Amino acid sequence: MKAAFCERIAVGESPAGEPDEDRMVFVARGSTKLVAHASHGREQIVAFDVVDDLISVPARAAHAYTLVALQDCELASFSAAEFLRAARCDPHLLEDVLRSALTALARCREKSITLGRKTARERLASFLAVMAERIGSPQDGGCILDLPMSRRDIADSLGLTIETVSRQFGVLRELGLLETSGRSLVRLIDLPALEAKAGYQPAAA
Amino acid sequence: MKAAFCERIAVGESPAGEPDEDRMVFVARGSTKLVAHASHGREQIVAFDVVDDLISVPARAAHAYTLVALQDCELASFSAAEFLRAARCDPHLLEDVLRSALTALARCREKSITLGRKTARERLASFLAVMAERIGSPQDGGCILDLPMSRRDIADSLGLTIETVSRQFGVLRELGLLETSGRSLVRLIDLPALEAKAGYQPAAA
DNA sequence: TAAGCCGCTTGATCCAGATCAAGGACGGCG
DNA sequence: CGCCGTCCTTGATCTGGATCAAGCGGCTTA
Repeated sequence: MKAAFCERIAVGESPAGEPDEDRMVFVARGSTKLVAHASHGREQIVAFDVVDDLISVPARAAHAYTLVALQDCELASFSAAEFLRAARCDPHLLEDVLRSALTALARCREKSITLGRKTARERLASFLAVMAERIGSPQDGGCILDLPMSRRDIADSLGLTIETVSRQFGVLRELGLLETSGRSLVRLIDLPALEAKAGYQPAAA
Repeated sequence: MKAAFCERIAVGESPAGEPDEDRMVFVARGSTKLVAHASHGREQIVAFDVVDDLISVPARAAHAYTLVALQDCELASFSAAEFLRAARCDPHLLEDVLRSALTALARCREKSITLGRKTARERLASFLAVMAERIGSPQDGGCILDLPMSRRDIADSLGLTIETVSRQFGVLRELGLLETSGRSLVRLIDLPALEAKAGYQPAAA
């Protein structure tokens, strides 16, 4: 993906583009949240994305979607229709796009399980386990996470309130599963134990 | 999609295939549910699919997925890896698959909003509005739905219990928004009013 | 067409997480 | 280095939907 197409987006800002058409956005640097807006100002974050991710941003329909930068970003944004037309001539590109769409779909389904059937504890544990895999730095047995999103973002992603997220951080801390330092640093001490708290299906079943 | 590849699947049954690899399944006849399994026997339905839909069924990971027939079906099931290898030579097929993946992704995100931020009332209204669009038969101003799924399936799809689903059907009935007849027939009397109850983002905002 | 099973409805109670309400502390800025 | 705004934490109370518990009624089978 050529840097020439990229635009710099500051924290909290969104890439330009008509909200009335589907868009494809490639993250060349930084990280983003894809926010869906429901009535009464309720917001649900449907995806976090980081460097090298390709994001499909739907046109406004029953709900409106906004892609927002969590950090200063470089993003390449295309109209989905144009993008597909161009990709048609390049089977390799088409296949890459398909793979990233299938990955996004798999992640979204995992999130559906979390939102539909899990307790607050399990939701936060799942979130941390997923983030560990995606942006964690391994560190003697555990894992260091420098979270680019706020407690509010985590809450909006997990379908909880910030108070509940904060309380569950407290519980996991007291269980000795993690330590926090400042607003964004989390040290996951016992990843297997955290995953056991995530309500994952036991491999045996 | 050639009928030669299809297998007949009876109600409640699943197509053959290793659960340890991603699969692609095309629905030639009937309708299906894609069920995700969490710990303690909790189930979340992540997608309903009908004729002509192409479903990506993920390999078992943190959660296991099962595709189950809601009615007698004809399904064509492929290993995703093989399928992609074959599609590589056919840009049109690749593009079709990409389109269906993006549609599934958009649906899954809509579901995430429903699961994360909506009340029981809004969830059922959203579900009915979506089903009306996908499988409803227009009928003098309203819409007739012949639901292929049980109340339990609806509950497992909306992250609710069957009792709550039943009660919310009762409420919508008393509000004059729908009538039910038998276990599967629903007549939506006032679709716009139903959508207003679905917690959709007002177009103005 | 009668019987019985299973899925649906309805009612009573309970509880996880929301809401309401203060503090506390991180980190940006002067 | 100290001030201040914002974000985070912690506590008290409230409530929507879960859970527990009976019936009821469509659909299937004989």
